[in-house]
Amino acid sequence: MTPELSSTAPKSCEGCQIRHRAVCSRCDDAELTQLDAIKYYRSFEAGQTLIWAGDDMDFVGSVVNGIATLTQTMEDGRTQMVGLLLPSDFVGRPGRNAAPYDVIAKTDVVMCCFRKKPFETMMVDTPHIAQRLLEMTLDELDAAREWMLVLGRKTAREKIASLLSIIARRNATLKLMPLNGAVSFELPLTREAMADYLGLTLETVSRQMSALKKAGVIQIENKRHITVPDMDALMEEAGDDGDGGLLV
Amino acid sequence: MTPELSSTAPKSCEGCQIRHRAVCSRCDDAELTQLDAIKYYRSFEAGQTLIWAGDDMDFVGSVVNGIATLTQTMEDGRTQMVGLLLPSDFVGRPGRNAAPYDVIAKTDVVMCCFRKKPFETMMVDTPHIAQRLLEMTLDELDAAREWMLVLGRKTAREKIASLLSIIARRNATLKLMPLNGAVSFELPLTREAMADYLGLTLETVSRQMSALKKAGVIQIENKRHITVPDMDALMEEAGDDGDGGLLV
DNA sequence: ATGCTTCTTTGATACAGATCAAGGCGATCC
DNA sequence: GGATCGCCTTGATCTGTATCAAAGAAGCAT
Repeated sequence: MTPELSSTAPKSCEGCQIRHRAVCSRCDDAELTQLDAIKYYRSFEAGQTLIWAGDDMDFVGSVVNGIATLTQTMEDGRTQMVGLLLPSDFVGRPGRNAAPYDVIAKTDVVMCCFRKKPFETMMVDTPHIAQRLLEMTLDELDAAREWMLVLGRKTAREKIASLLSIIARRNATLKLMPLNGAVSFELPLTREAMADYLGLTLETVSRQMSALKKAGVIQIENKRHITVPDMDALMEEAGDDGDGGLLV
Repeated sequence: MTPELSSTAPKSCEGCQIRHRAVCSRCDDAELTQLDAIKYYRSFEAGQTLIWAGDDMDFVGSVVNGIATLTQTMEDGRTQMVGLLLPSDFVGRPGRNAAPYDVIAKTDVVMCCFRKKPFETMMVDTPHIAQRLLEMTLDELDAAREWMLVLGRKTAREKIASLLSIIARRNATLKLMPLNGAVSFELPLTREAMADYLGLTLETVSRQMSALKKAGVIQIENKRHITVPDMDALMEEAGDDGDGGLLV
């Protein structure tokens, strides 16, 4: 159950450069070499909690493979997902110690980590890394705030449509696919995880998925494989026609 | 209706140094002088929209006096407040152009602004400003994510209690007052604005305020003046016993 | 096969909060 | 004084989602 550590790239990591570039899109070769020197890989099993809220985090890094979530929990067990980590997403809070919420692997996860102390040292020497981090954090803030609108004001049906269109969009971006025409993807979340993200119950999620299917907005094969014949129709259902591209 | 500009500190601005320090807590005198050179004041009337979503923002700054809100709106008019700006709070997105949501003055507001271009130049020359901004942004992100839990999982009563305890806490911090014993403050928001923040209707807000009053958790004088005899009891109602201090 | 377990769907019912509606209170203006 | 306006409260009713309950479908171990 303890995470496996290795200093070699997992075979599934296609081009770890991409991870480095996620941390700093303007690094030169020397800086990338520096990053290489302090990086290592970690694997986690599905269901494992990578980091507990309040724990000290001694690394920052990015997801190479798999899905993890940021989750907040109340004493009585109610939980709310506050972030979704897909491959290439960054985790970590340079300059901070304790993690503010649980990070949980929803599938098997491989992370590319950088030890925090040397990473912070590098940040001081390399101002554009700090600027890149500020940019990323602003993006996350935008995404969180857009999600507040979803949680506070949208109906169950709109919430589902919003989540599906985010995942579809992310998926297309990762695979460099266009978003016109039919889009098809594997849902990385259970109905329960979707409910945790949307502030709903899993039954309501299931019902609304069925409703969207009956309405012809989506097709569902094998519970988890989703096809969206028309992204515009889905975004119409989500209530955010047009723009809506901020969400992570 | 157009904002009033002036280059002199409004008489209500007690010690603008504090605003500069909010932007950078480690600035030396030379840097503060630099900040002084690019700063100006702006006043807005209650109800005025300081910045429209999508507009270019040519400044960053902080609130000196009054209350403003960050608000998102859907096409059909549903709105969700995604942030609350109290005196000393920072507004702006160095490195970004368009504002992501409306900023609306809820009372008359005075802001201390810095022109964006020179501010960004200064950021490049002065790395610890970028670091300070990263810290502030991380704080905002934490607050936004904690608010997601409120919006997604808390009951109406818990939402109200959460909001009141944030405002009480912020108020006490600004006035350097202790949080034990009875706490008393002026509510800066109408019932409708509270509803927008909490994802409720104004009627529900009113009812739950009455309920908390009847339960003796709060006292209400003149609709807007709130006394909390026991902060612990209020936080108990909010569902976050203990910690819960992240929220802005 | 058979029986587990985990995930999902669907139905019946309950309830929190929304909606619709009316009236109260205080400020400001004439 | 009375009229008007913005804000707040309270009541009656409706509705979307939660809750409780049962059963289907797929995967996996035996």
